[in-house]
Amino acid sequence: MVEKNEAKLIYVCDDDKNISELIKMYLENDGFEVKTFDTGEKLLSAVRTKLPNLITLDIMLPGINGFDALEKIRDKNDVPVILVSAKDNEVDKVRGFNEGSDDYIVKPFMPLELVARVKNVLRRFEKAGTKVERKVPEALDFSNVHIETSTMQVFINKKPVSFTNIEYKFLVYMFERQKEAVTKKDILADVWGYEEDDNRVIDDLLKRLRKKLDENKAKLSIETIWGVGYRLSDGAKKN
Amino acid sequence: MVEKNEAKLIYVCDDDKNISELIKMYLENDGFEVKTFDTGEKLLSAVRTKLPNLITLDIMLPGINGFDALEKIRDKNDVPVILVSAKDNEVDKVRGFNEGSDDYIVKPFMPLELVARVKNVLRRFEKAGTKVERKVPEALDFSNVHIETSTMQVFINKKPVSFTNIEYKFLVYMFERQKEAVTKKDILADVWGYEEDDNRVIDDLLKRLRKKLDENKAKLSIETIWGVGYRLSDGAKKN
DNA sequence: TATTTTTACCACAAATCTACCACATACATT
DNA sequence: AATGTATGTGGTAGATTTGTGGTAAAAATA
Repeated sequence: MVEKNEAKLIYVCDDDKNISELIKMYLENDGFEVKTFDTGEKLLSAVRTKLPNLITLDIMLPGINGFDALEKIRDKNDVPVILVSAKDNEVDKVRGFNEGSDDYIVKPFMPLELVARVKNVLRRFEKAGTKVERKVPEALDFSNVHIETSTMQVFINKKPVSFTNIEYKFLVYMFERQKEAVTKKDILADVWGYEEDDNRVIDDLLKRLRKKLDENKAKLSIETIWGVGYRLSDGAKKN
Repeated sequence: MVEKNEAKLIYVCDDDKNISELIKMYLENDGFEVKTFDTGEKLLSAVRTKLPNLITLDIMLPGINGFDALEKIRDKNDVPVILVSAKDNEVDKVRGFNEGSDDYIVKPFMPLELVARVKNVLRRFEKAGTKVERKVPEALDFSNVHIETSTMQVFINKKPVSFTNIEYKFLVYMFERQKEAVTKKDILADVWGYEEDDNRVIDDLLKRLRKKLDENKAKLSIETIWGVGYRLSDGAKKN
């Protein structure tokens, strides 16, 4: 079930321009649309802007390395990635697969081998029904606030409002629990990963979060349960 | 008796992406809708957002393990779970622990065997008339006072009334014992954690609690059993 | 690398809770 | 009724918890 109207988009990331151009040539010859990047940063930036159908990623890169780039990509997206490494090193292989790469190829390789692997991975993805899309297409709702977990977007009164990473994480955490009472200790453990609870980071976050919810006329409030924790509640903040 | 309108949703949790994708493929081939997760945390998050018809859960997972995840899931939901274990010797643990899981399967297994077990468990669930649903939050009732333990909220005549930590704790303690007589010593030990009983804190608490119940027209009173302790009682406080 | 954004930390203020004291009242026993 | 003990209650001080503005550190981004 290959789409014929639109060419599949592939991002190729390698600091060696000769290599990336070579790969590009071969892939384009097979009908793919290809964009090349010489650093992980540029790749990440492009991924944020538009998600490709597949990425080939060199491990040795100036600046952010391939593993870290892979992790960041996989953190938020479900897109097949083929790692490219300079050495045939078992450690790298194991690590690469654990981090979630879908295939692995060692330099020097024949361009046609890479093309074959690209096609193979794409086929596997299609067969498994894994569409290239943002993860977990579910939504969370509470009052007039709507969270699209697939795109990590929060809407208040249908209007998108931007939240920072932790703000978002905390909000999702509370939304998943709706009106439940949640202890500060649990929040620290689950949202921050802290074990000790001699910490004021939650108060700090809440300060910012409440302000933002307020400014955007969210009809909900994060109630304080004195000495315990917090709970989502209907209705705007009381004054 | 397969529903044709809507595919049954199955969550597959395994840290090995190859395995979860394999399972996914086979299950989808049988008409199920499948979502995969590589950590227990992600699974739990998804379960909170949307409850599936069945879950297959690997025991060995990074972060929270399968047993703990199972416990958390079962704590609040009625949903069939099939455990997957890597080693045969873990099966003993499964058996010992069993109560929670509806079935288990040992790796390596044939995909079709898992599919068969999935269908079997689903059939059993349907036959037993058990619906996949969230467990109703626990509530305590006495006269016109209603306590939601999940949200830590107290309602008097359907209206939320706020209680402090100890007030709440004490109220729950009494509600759990309904009209039983409870000694001061027990209260001190169970609510405060004190061993000695040369203490007037209870009287102090009761002063505040009775006032609050009174002000909010609760049709119950905390009767004093002279020289012994207290007991919940129907009807408003006598004057 | 430089710049911007995000997050954490600090210190002080405000809110809230809780225990204690003192005295009043109720109860049981004699 | 008198007495001693237990309980009720108002007031209050101290402790704890939370809110908040300012700022530094860290992280993300350009």
